Amino acid sequence: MAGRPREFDIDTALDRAIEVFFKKGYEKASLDDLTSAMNIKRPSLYKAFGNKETLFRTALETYHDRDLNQLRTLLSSEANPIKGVEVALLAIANNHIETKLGCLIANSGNMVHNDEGYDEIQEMLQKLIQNNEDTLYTHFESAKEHGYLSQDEDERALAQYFNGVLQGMAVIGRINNSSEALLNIAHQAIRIISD
Amino acid sequence: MAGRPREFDIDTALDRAIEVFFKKGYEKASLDDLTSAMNIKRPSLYKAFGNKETLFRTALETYHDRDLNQLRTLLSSEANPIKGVEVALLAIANNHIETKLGCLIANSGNMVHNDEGYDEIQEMLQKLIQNNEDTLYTHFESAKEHGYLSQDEDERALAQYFNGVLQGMAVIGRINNSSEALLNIAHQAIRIISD
DNA sequence: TCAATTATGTACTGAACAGTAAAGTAACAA
DNA sequence: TTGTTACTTTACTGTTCAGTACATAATTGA
Repeated sequence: MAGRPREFDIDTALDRAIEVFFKKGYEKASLDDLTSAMNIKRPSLYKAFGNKETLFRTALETYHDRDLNQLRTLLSSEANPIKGVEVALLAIANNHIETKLGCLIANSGNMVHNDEGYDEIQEMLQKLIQNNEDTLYTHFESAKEHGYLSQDEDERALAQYFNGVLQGMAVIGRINNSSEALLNIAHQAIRIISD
Repeated sequence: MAGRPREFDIDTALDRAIEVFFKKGYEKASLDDLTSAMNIKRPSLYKAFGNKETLFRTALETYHDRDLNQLRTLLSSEANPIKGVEVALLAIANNHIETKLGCLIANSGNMVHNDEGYDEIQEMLQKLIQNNEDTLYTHFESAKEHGYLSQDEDERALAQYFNGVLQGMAVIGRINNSSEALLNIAHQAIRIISD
């Protein structure tokens, strides 16, 4: 027997929560900040999302899913997978220029090694970073198979490198948002696989 | 007229504060955490450092001074300035592998755009990142002058790129501390200026 | 020895916080 | 229409936090 239905859309509420966590970070995002942005009251939030930490984990995962899908789409947007990397880096640079918020995962890095009960968040952050790397790895593996990448290249090293570059762009995009710097990072980074 | 002398060493106390801020971040570092690590009581901290925010700014500045000095030393540790960049990146990678803490500045990126009265910290973080870039710029400028770098290279773009790579290594060093990844980032990153 | 000054230790304050209890209310099924 | 379920509202709880008042201790200068 179904009771009273939820009066708010859980996905749009989650989107608002992501925004708040993005701007303020986990600690500084108070429940008043969250509930007012989500347009719901406190007990509704607890019913729907558990508590602040599980809400944050849900937000992290949703954010990351979108981010990873965007990355995959960009990487494979060109027939030439090397050109795809360039397209992806430039698009992500421009995205940072627009939002000025960096990356929710990179922003949350200070929650790692915190011995304050953030164990699950820590594991999740590590997993999400690894997913990014693995997506890049798969891309370079395929590029090599199809002859777009020299057999001398180490696709794992390339994946780790570009993953690092992406995190670096996120930090610059947040702290010192300079379109010149972000675009230069993207342009220089791809030189190692451009001829 | 001098009163009762301070019973603790202000520099070692500041070092302990840096450690706490590094591990926990600004928000999560409580005054109890700080005072117990610094081995002083609350009023002594306020007398010596003002308040939590000014203590953090002092910690940030001290950390950054050391960091920048280390970078300059590493960059100029070889006769060949290009080799110096390689030495610096590898040393910093190994440092991340040891500490697993990332970079205090990159870790504090989520305090930017926070509209919660972090204006001075925000400005400081931007300035410190810019100092890093300028140090790299000066290095590449000198390298070009001395014929170690092609005239076609844009030393500002190179500085911004390596600055980004350094921030990326800090994020990876904190969240997903993998020596393989960190060393691969360093090795791949310098390829653009290695022959 | 005493006054002036500065540090220290204890204990407190008010505010902000995450989470919840309790009562009211709206929508569903029978 | 009735019983049931589940959402909403309000107000509260206990805790943690940054910062401070006050008394005390240690130094210097006169």
